[in-house]
Amino acid sequence: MSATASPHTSLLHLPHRPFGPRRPRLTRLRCLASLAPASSGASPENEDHLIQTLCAHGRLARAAALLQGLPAPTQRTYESLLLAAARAGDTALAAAVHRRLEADPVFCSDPFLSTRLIDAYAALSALPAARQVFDEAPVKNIFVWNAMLKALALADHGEEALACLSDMGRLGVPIDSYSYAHGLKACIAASALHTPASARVREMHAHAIRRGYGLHTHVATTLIDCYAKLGMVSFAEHVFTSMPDRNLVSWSAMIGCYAKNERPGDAIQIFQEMMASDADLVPNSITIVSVLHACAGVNALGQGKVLHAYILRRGFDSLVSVLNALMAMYMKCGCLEIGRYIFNWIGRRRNVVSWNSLISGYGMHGFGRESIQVFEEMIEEGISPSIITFISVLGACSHAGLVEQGKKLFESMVEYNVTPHAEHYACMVDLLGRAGRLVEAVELIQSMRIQPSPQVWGSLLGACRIHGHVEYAEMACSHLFDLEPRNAGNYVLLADIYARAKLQNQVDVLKELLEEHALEKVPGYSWIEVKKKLYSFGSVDNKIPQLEELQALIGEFVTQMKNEGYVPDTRSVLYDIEEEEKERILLGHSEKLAVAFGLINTGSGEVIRITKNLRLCEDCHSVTKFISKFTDREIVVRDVNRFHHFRDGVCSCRDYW
DNA sequence: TTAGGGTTAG
Repeated sequence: MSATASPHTSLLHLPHRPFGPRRPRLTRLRCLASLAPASSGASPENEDHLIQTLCAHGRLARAAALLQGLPAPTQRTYESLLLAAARAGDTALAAAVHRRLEADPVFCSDPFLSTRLIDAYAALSALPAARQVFDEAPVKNIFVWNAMLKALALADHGEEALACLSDMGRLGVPIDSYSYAHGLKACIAASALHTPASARVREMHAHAIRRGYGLHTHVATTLIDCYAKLGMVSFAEHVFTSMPDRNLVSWSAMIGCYAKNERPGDAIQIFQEMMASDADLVPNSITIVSVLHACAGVNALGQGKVLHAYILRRGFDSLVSVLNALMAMYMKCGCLEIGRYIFNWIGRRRNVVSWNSLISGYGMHGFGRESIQVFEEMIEEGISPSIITFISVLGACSHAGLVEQGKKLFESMVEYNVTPHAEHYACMVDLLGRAGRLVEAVELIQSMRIQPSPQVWGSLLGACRIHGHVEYAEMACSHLFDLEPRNAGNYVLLADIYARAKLQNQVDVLKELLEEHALEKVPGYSWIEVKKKLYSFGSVDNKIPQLEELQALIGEFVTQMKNEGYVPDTRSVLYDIEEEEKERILLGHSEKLAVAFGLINTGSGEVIRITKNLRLCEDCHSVTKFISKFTDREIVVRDVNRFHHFRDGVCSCRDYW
């Protein structure tokens, strides 16, 4: 574990500034209350005003009682009550106002109040009631239609929302930018096998272009978000670059698009472009959270620290969401202790996300017992664990090989009213499988009441690779090839298992399958950040800086290691080639190049931090252990699953990963 | 009157 960066000390001293709407002063309420007690013959104007003030203070029972006696409530009074009911989650009050409205000759057909009623019912998750208001509304203007559309789209009733939109078209209701924005969300929510969401979004995009809304700021921003969610990054980029007016939200959506789609480097770059393009574009907390997420994604600690300073300067450290993201960034960049420090600093404001971050932080660094301890502290504090809490703590047990503790936690889930999802089973199969308890892992899969997800079978396959179990690997693949036929990784893993079992014929069959279906293995990449600049290394990349120098250095280490009895572990090289050639391929693995680059370009006391997009291979693991001892350098490698802290020839994972 | 972007896992 390491913590070379020291957090800004003013983190401790900045005052906590609560955010949120200001409430009216209570003295005004008391004043009004004394003016117009419910029992006296106060004027209706005053009572109207009093109800509104009571609503603003959340005193809904009294406001509702007053409404009963009021002969002619104003539009504003109805609105206040509906907004307050939605805010307080009081469905009964919304229904009471609804009944009163129906009997009101002045407002019973007011479209403004129909809109508010639909909004309120939607916020209260009372969709049938919202639908009823809509169906019975005598006057349906564009606001009423859009409110219904929004209610359906946000409640994930995609098909119904799209039907609503086509009704609008059929009845000649003009479709505006709001309709498009909600309609696009509905496309994502509407999942149908025969019509994929991507086709629907593209169709609605084309429709918006035809009606002149394609470049409207809000519509285009929603388009970026939709394409981001569908993984269609180039479509999002196209919309973004064609927009005539981009505001902070448009930029943030594009940053989020890259961050969500595993292109954190681009997310950071576009954030920097935004900062350079217009002084009026001032990032807000949402922008910051997205960029922190991206920094965490590429292990860009230097960039993350720049953001940390920015957060302190602008007072964003009063927001728990920002601090949670900051803490996660530090832990994902290898600085577990700073993460813990920020968690402590959040103090009593911490929420379930803060706890989950810390639990998974310990887990990914291999500190299973600490992770469980944090989980127990969380329970003691009365926080209800979520689905993610259990994924985090079970994952931690898996990384540390804590089988019995993991089983106990898994069984305890029902006590906390958390139903095991496929993800939890995947963690358990991983935990049992890694520990070599493959039979138990298979029995667990067979006992599942829900359909095993690809992750569940993938965990089993991974375990089979570690323990060389061909039969179960074939079983896992018979499901995986069905569930995700285009995932080359599964074919490669099985080929690897066959190769280790010396079943070269089977390896060749799989390679042919890969070629036949034009499936490509995800190439291995490693990153390193030196002086706040990211350098990436691919094993098939010719544009690597200082390549010859790096190769020479790695060669020297390997020669030295061979003198001490090291034999290169060429099992990860699947090609049927000479052993010598396999060794040459191993020398070019991206993580070795990145480590060598770090050795040459950083100061002698500095920790070398590498990120790898795949699992660390056995040979690189051995070589890195040796380099850490030989050069007396601490090397932290984050692979796709976890952290490896190399120091003095030993890895923190104790060769269990 | 309405709207657009974010936090924790594997």
